[in-house]
Amino acid sequence: MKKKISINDIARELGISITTVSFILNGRAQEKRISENLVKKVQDFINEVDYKPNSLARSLRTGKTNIIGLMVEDISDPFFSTIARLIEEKSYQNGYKIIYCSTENDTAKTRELIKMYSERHVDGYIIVPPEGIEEDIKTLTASGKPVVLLDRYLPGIETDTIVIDNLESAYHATRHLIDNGYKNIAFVTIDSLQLQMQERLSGYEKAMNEARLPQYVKEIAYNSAQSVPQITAFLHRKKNIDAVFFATNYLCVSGLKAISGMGAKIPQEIGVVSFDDYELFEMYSPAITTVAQPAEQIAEHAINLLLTRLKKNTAPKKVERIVLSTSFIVRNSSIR
Amino acid sequence: MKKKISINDIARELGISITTVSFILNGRAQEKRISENLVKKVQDFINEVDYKPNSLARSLRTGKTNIIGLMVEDISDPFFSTIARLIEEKSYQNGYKIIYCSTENDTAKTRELIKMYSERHVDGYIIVPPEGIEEDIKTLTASGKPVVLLDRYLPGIETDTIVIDNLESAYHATRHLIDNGYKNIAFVTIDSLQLQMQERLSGYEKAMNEARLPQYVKEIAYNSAQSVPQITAFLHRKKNIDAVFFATNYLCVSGLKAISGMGAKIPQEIGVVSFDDYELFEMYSPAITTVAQPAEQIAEHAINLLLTRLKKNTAPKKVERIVLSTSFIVRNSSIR
DNA sequence: TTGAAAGCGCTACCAC
DNA sequence: GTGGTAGCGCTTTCAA
Repeated sequence: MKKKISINDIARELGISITTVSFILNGRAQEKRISENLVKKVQDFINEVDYKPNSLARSLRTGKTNIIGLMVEDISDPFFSTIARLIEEKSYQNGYKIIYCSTENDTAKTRELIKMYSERHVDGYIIVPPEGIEEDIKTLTASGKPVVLLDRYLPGIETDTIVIDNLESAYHATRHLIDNGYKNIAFVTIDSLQLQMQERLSGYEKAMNEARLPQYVKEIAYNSAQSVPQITAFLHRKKNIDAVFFATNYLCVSGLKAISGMGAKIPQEIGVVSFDDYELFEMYSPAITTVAQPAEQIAEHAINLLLTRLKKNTAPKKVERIVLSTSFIVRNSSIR
Repeated sequence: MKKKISINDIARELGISITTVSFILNGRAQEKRISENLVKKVQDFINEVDYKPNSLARSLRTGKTNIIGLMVEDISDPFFSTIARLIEEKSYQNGYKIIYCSTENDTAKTRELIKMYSERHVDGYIIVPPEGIEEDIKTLTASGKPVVLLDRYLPGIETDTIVIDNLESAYHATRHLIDNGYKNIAFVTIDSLQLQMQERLSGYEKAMNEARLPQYVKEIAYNSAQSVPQITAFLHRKKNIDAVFFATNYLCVSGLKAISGMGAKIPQEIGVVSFDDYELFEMYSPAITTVAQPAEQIAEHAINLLLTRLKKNTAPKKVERIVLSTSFIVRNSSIR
């Protein structure tokens, strides 16, 4: 149980004041015109004893923790974990640490987590917001902490947001199925009022309307253990469906289980396209056509936006809303 | 930018001393025989203004943060993310928060992360240790912080450890292939001195020796972008191989890509078994036989052990070494 | 029963 | 150029 060394010990040991040590520690030696000699002596000593300033004390004093709180829907989802990884890397380079967690799209849990982050005094937030969290986000921004929202646009919230072009992407994917000769195309989504899901639906509807094709929309409860049987039942009921467009990757995974359980052949008997790419989709037989989100760009924009706000704590001038495009990856599940 | 309320404000507002408030806050009202009246008054006020003690100040004073640092190999790996989820849940119930990160099996990165956690004053650690981290772990335990090691046994380190029975599990999996008529069974592993990998190899060797079958061991560099071509080349070179046992799930994923690229049929031309279960393996065609680790049990033991150490900071009496069994999930990839 | 005050380690203002 | 010191918000000892 070795005792931690403090700035006091250093000052005493070297026979100087803690003020001087503090200045040197914070790179203000030049500014304060401390002699090179002294600076070197202090630095050497610090290296020698491997002194690390106590971050708690520093944060208590400065009111800054250099920690960014990142909240995604599910950290084990490859899409979100990629984003987390990229954000983390960039943050480190700028002297910020990341602490992250999964909201599981649960409003109450998210509220808890925001409270916890706020108690831990994180300097800024990057959040993939679940439904119904608007007020909490407002409280946060009102308290002066910068917040960047990802993946979902929250109407009425004045804060930086990064989303993808959901309507256009869904329209494109649906068109692709239509162009490949599918006529009875279903859209399987979650029972959510989230705007991005609404937009994906609109994209589907737009394409189907334009082609004057019948629409089949099935909503599955989020996080339902019953999603496989629900999708199976749906496909059984609507026997004429010849293609399915899944609004999220986990819905598609359930859908593939359902389709496989029914013994239907992809893509001959049923075409499949999914939102969000995934290693599984690449390796599945047949490989699944997907709408891939630009994870790198999303992460890049998110952290840049937040760091900008963090640096200059000026008034948050103009709120940014960035809309990114997706890429459409055609594989075998949608071509016949 | 609303101002944070402090214990001072409360004391002043209520015309009492901060000591009293502090006692009530920490549930020591009874012990200190503070009148019920006063307690109620303070509590009501606290609720009313939604006061939260400043955790930084508290930690600075007490030297405890109520944070546990969790370091796994890769948080986006389903095995590790399951464990993380379970540990997190249990910690919360006991008043501890988790911060987690991925080591990517990189010793230098892990060292950095340990340093960072230590600077953040986490109270305890749960670590999946990469190779070469022994000294850092020793420093950690020497500093009096409890450490629980997962997944890998580190020789010479006196701290609680939770592992699975790698040798027995690998032996069992290899036997299964032999029993199903495979004769030229390869073992594909990573070029690591990690004990658990050595044990998996030993299990394979033991089974092959017993059956007097030839051994084919291929080591792939960890994190190699070249793993698919390497496995392809290996299988091309040893044309008589009729089954492969992969030592980790990501090696198996690369292996499946290689096998599929070669146009070999599983399980007729080549049998496949993998360590670590994975949704992809369940959905692959054919479904892949796997050795599944008991994630729940691992998480349960880890957090229990750590919490025990954390509660009673008595001398760490006897070090615990827990060895858990795996379950073997037979699917179509290994039966012909 | 309650309160005063020291001190956790650090930063930053002000003085010399 | 360098040092003294107040104070961030809290816990805890000791005194009343």
